[in-house]
Amino acid sequence: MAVQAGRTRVVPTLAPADDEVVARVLEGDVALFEVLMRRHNPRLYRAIRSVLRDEAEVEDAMQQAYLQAYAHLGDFQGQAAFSTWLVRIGVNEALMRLRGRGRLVLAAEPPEGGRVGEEEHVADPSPEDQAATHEARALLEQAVDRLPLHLRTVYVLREIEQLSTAEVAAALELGEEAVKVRLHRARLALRELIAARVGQSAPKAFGFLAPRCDRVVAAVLAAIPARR
DNA sequence: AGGTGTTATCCATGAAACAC
DNA sequence: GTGTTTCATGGATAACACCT
Repeated sequence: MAVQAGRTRVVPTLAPADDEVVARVLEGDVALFEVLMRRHNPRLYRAIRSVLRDEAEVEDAMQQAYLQAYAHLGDFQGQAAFSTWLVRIGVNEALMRLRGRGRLVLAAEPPEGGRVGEEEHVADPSPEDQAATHEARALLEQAVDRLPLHLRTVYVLREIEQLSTAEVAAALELGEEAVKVRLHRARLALRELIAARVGQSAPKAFGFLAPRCDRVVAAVLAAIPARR
């Protein structure tokens, strides 16, 4: 993934594959872990955000997930994609936080303000399109927030994050059939709320922005030396 | 009874093989 | 090279079974 230019350090386009980066980190090139974090920040954010709806807690969970991933990097077998492995850690971390606070049965209300993400500047062709896109995204995000946890997680990973059925199944430790059914039921539920505009706005929902990216990366990098 | 997962079936799509 | 047929794969959906 390319990174928002300007405010975020740019990871080279022809960056090494995840497996290679992991190997080099394990060989002692700890700084390269930043490459992995910046590469997978948006996906991890969306995965955790699908479970936790408090933005501050999402960042905490992301940092904890990265630290766990770093600590157990040697356990990564390379059988699944690194991103799948990371998402599984993140989702488990998020679910653990929910269980730890007795909040596994979620309330239906959206988070404060009902708006996800932060101010974002996407160059749309026209003000009309921009307004329509913004409205559709807000509608979608609010609707997704109202889905039950198990449906929301599958929907975010599959539809928004564009993971394959197999990857979602692996990340959530489910059967592929269960993923398909949950996705189908999530769509049915969403259809009642938002109808036609969902499809066009899904890929842009829950944008992971540069300031948050920098914040998470900095916190994790600061914590890693302290653990050695 | 309602929620959830499993199974079976159908459909769409893409790749490979083949004939022309 | 092009068009077609066949096959494999993945996704969507309905029906059913199981569990609480």
